[in-house]
Amino acid sequence: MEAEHGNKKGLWTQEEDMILIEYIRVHGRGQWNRIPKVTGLKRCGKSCRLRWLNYLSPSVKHGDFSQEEEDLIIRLHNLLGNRWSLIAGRVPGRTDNQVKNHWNTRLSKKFGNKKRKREAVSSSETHSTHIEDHSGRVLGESETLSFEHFRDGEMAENQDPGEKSIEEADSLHQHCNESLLIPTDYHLNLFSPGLMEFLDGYRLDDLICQN
DNA sequence: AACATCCACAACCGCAACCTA
DNA sequence: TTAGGTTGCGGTTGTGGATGT
Repeated sequence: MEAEHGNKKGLWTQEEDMILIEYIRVHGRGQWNRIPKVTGLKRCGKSCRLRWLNYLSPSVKHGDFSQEEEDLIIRLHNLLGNRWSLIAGRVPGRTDNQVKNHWNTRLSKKFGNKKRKREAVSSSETHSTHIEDHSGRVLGESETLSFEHFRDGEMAENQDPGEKSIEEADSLHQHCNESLLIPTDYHLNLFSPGLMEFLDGYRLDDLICQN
């Protein structure tokens, strides 16, 4: 299997892995496009980066997912949707690719029968006030607007992310609890990308609250 | 034993954001 | 300001092993 520019594709061999590991040991991460030039590897920089981040990096945990990890992923997916990098960032040692694969092959069969593509989240950009919950109840305007101030731009312009008020933290905390206790799709519609960034500023313990 | 099908995972692709000269 | 290069993300596809017939 060979790409148009002479780059090899498909599974990596042990020899290729060793070359990549040695390169990173000497030069460190980054400058991925230099790797094929410097080492002679017949792989594009992008492929090298992926191979390192998803498999070769010592920080990557291999093997089966534990029950704790699965629970965490399920909760985070209820909260964040298909934001795999954000989810993986909260699961020590696991990469976004691992989390995504695990969800798609195993967990989605148990918990995620509905498709949660990017549109599902981006559709929240429209400030619809007619969002139904899982029982078909239409939420009132006050309910859907409770997180308006977290939306893109507004928070970033007016507030240092490091200076989140206690009221906001409490409100967020309560909302996250509700989302995790009632894992339904409509909660996803309340999370804008701006809120995702906002959430990223919190410790995991602040977001994930056991029942 | 041979073939077909399924499943899990690794890797690729396209796109967008970010960086820098 | 902008164009080109780099990096990161999420969806999708390909591969190989496991399992079923």
